[in-house]
Amino acid sequence: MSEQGKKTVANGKEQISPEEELNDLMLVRREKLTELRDKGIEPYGGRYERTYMAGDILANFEKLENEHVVVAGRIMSKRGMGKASFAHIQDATGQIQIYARLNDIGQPAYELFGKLDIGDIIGVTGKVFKTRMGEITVATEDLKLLSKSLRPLPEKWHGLKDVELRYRQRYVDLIVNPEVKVVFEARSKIVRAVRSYLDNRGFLEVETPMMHAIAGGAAARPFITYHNTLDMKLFLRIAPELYLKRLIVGGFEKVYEINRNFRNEGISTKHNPEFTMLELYQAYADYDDMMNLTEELVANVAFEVFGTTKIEYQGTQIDLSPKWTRLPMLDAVKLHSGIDFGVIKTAEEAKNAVKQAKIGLEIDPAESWGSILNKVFEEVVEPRLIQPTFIMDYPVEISPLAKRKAENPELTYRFELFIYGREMANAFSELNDPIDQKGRFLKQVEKRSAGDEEAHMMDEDYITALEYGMPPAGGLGIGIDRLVMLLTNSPSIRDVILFPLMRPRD
RNA sequence: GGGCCAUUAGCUCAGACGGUAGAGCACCUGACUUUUAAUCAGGGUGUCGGUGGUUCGAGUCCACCAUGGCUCACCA
Repeated sequence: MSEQGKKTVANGKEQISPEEELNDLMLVRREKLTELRDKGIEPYGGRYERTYMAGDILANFEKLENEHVVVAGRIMSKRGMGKASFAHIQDATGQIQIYARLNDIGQPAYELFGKLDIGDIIGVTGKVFKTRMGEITVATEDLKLLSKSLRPLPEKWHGLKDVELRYRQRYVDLIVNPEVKVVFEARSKIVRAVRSYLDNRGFLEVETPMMHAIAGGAAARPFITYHNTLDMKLFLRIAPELYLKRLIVGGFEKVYEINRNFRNEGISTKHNPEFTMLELYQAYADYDDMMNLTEELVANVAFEVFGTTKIEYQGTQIDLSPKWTRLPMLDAVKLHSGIDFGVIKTAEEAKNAVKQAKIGLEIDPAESWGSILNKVFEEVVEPRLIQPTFIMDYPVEISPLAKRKAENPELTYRFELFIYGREMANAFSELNDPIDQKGRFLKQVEKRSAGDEEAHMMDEDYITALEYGMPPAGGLGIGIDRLVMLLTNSPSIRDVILFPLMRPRD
């Protein structure tokens, strides 16, 4: 592609080595920069005191007509008409037109205005008026260049469409595609609403380590890093779960953390290697409480940020108003596949039943009853869960941190939330029996040594913590990026992450 | 990692059959004192993602590579 990012400027003078090429558009801007300096105009200004934002002037024209205002922003378009010119400048609130007339500002200022490029950042003092065509405009009285732009912006009409460039150069995307900003503003509001919901209910926000000696709390391949002076391998965390539960042991009864997790796995429209997770734990609660909390939290956030709990995602109406369907996994699988895992007791029977059901599913010979059940579920049920649905009671083999059901120890008090066929939340009544927990870890360790890189690691200190006694507790994890995707109608996780991971160029 | 698709000017995109690369915006020169996708007159600014190959001749055909998108696998 282009030679972007290769130019250097030192001591205000251009230092372009021979192999580096500036295209004509950029050369012209460098020349203008030199010209400005020669005239004694500093192209990179400092503090500039504004009196109004563009949006405020547009919203309060009646009050501000004929008033003097000071605005600042980036030039987004420019129309010269000889001895008068128009431009639009853009600040955080939007765009406003400015008007400059030779007679009003004099020869030197008008010449400067003429030299300005789209992309330059300027400050303007002037009087608010409405043009003949009815557009609210600032008639320039004084003009100051605040930052000279040396690169051309993308086209004013089509904006920047190349998705690769949009993600790599998000700053350009944000300048020229106003709808992108709206999504990230919404993301911020959503996260704020989540926090305020939890804060109002007595939850304490905490921060636990991102660098773990043992990557626990989830089944995933971790990123590995290294600490020099300790001479030790560290993992970027795949989940904060085990630390948060240590805090429950310690006597905090309601805690949460909203922060990044890192998983060394595939990248897709639903996966970024680093993603934001909400995890919360509540002592003396269980997974029923977590279901109530989840639906109330999500519905409240939607209402607070968007004023409604009925949303549209990619053309599908989704109703987030509580109560949501609660369906045991066994019932869901029976309903959609006809296979009744309630009467199937062994992996062997399960394999045969899957074969007979002809759902086109390949089952590995080594798979257990529980993982076969989960496979069938994912294949047959998951894609159909469009409206918010809690799927309850996951098999114990795939839920090593969840409490067993009293009436069926092969299942756990665990649920996952699905919306639009996607997993949005995962929660359970936490396993607080240290001996059972140790056994579960040992099973995971076996799987690990059998080559399963995603199996949990043994965490002795976590067992120790449980041995001190952890109150019964409910725990919940919600993928914030996916929640934001849903609420902002974004098709890709990259649309809700400002700087998604990309392979470096060159 | 597999499959499919894409990559042409700063941006958005055209380029049947292989014949020496185009448009709009942006930019440059000039005109224009309420324009607004301003207008009018002139100007094409390019390693056609890269490297090889086929061919008299490659943006176009072939191979490999790079980056990205979608999708499958894995996961949240």
